[in-house]
Amino acid sequence: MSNIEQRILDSAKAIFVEKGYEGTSIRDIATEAKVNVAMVNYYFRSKENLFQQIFMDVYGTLLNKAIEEEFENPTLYRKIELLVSFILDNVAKSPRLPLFVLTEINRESGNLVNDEFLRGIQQFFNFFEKQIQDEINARNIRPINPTELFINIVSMCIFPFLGLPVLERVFESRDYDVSPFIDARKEQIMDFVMNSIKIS
Amino acid sequence: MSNIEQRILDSAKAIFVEKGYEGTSIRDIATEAKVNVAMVNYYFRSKENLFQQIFMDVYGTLLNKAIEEEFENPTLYRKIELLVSFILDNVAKSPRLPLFVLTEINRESGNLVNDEFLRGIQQFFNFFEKQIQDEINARNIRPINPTELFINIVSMCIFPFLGLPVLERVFESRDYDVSPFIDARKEQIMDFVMNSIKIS
DNA sequence: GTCTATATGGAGATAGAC
DNA sequence: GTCTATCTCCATATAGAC
Repeated sequence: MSNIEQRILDSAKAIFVEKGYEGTSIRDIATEAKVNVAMVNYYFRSKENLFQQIFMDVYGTLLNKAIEEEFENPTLYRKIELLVSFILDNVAKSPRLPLFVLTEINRESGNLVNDEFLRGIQQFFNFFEKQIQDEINARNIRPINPTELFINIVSMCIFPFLGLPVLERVFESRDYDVSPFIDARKEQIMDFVMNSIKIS
Repeated sequence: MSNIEQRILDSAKAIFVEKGYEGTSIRDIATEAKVNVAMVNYYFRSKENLFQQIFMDVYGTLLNKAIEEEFENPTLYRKIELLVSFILDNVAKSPRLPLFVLTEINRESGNLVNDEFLRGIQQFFNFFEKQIQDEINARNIRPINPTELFINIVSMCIFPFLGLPVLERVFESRDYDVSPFIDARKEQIMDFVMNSIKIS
């Protein structure tokens, strides 16, 4: 891949993620990549096409990372901890990604959510579900719908980052600092979840 | 307020919430309101100004509803249930609102998150925090950081709606239907939360 | 492959008649 | 207040020279 092509991809990714599809112009992308506007269309035919490539790349990368994780670990605690860490680590690295993905998934052109992406999540969830069901059968945790548990965990990991601008300003006048909140978030979620699912 | 002015406001609100600021044109708004483009600028001076009015209205309304709620109720369970119901009911009524608000709050023009809005949330949270602290002191629930609890509850209520297009397609091939999920969500969250905070 | 120049369309906004 | 017509700008995209 040529130097220019790569520079365009890098710039496009940064700006699309930052401003969304509508908020981004190929002029901004070209300027940021230090190339000329015609180059963007030469390599990628159209803005829409360029965006598709970026989007597939963004969640294709996430998905591959998720599948490569090793979840065949001994304890239930460790399994859940791996899930929580995986999400939190990736979101902390690119806090704007969740909002970007959610926004683009909600743009009507439904073909964006491609089958490969969905199969990845399904595969991931099927494995998680089996682990949870085993723990319930072994009476290590209370009976709980694995789907709900999965959704609860994902919600608590991702949502605080979406609302960060609000959280920062709501709690800034209090004894509350945001960066330690993020650092401590993993422990807090583990604590909350394990307390909820244990047999009492 | 004139008929035309009101029609513009209604159309603008629907389209802005649906497509976001960048994705909306005043031509679309005018067409939807069955008025001509010049009328939009005559009544609202600019697209930006119209948007500001819509945005303030949207969350001003939410805020007023929240403050009017009666949270001085007897049991802890009922207090939390009121919070959960309030969020879920409002989100179910306008599922696109959370993504809209989050997107616009993250658009750099930070002045959108106005002080009135923040004070409202703070006031709401301060009250919630005090209730939780009292319950902890009375040893009715285990010690837990009220801020974390608040964030956890809000996350579990709102996030599933943001990810609904993904959830629908991830679970459609399974024994899982989305509308009962939403209906049952309140119970599930209550269950999850109460199990987590009770003294074991 | 890379550039300049330009075609084409759509956006926000306004002038000016009625 | 309401309309038509139009200004100006900026977007995507491409033609064509080198």
